Amino acid sequence: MTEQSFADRVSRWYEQNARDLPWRGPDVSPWAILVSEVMLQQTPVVRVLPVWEAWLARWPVPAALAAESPADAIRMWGRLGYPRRAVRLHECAVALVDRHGGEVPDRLDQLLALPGVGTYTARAVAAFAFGQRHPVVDTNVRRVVARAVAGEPDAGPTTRPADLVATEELLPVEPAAAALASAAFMELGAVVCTARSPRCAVCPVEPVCAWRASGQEAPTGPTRRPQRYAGTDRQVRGLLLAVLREATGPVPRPRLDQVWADDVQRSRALAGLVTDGLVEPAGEAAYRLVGDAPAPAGQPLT
DNA sequence: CACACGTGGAG
DNA sequence: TCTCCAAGTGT
Repeated sequence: MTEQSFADRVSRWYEQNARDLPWRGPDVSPWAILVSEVMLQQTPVVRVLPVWEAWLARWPVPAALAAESPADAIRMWGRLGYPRRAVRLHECAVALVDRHGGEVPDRLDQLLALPGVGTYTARAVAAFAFGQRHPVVDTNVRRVVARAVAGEPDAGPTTRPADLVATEELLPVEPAAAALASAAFMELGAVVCTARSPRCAVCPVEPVCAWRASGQEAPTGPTRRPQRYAGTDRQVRGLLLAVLREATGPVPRPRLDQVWADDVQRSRALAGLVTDGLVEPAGEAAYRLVGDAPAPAGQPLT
């Protein structure tokens, strides 16, 4: 079993079984693909779908988003989670206008320099939008390679340079075929070689899987630290932002104070939102989403 | 390198 | 209920 035929097996399976996701269409712009990649960071496909559609309908090109305020981006982001991504995507649109004539660049180094675009996203855009040959390594790919190639139950907690090398060695030489293989690896990890209950019975590489061959030792519990949520600053930030998102402008401090009893923690969370560019002071005792409209003249804040 | 950073659905 | 986790990035 050569590396090449591994990619071939997965690619052929992908061509027959890939989900019909809108950002995979033939006429999807690099900008639309970039938006999808950012939204999909740590976020399930089903939740991204409607937001992606609405986002691209309103901002079909980077310049359209760049011309509006971060507040609009934060609202459009809805409840996707990690709303800093919305701010970064807005910053990214501004950068695209400023530095790249409003276009998404096709060079990896230029993509990496964009706000919110890291190792994964830069390579995903270079491969899926421009057909270049780069290893595209996300959590799905790392799991597939760890199991099928290395014979381990799971991948390590973070992406390391070695992961990129190992994945690159699996890619076909021809760029378009490599990009297809990358999409196929990700899809396999997403729907077949899943974290908890892998569906080995329908896996196209089951016959050559090193993990299966070695007895398929069970995954050794959670690789990551338990990610607590209740009672954290994260939860408080979420509550504060929900109020600001649904308001139409500045929100008086007293209304924000209602979302969480602990003064110290609430203040810390609000300060964090300001630091992160999501929220800004509006007047003496009010806050609003960054760039949001001021309070209507003569209208008391309530 | 560890940690912060949202949200909601499945098992 | 409660845990796990879903196409990561920035500090």
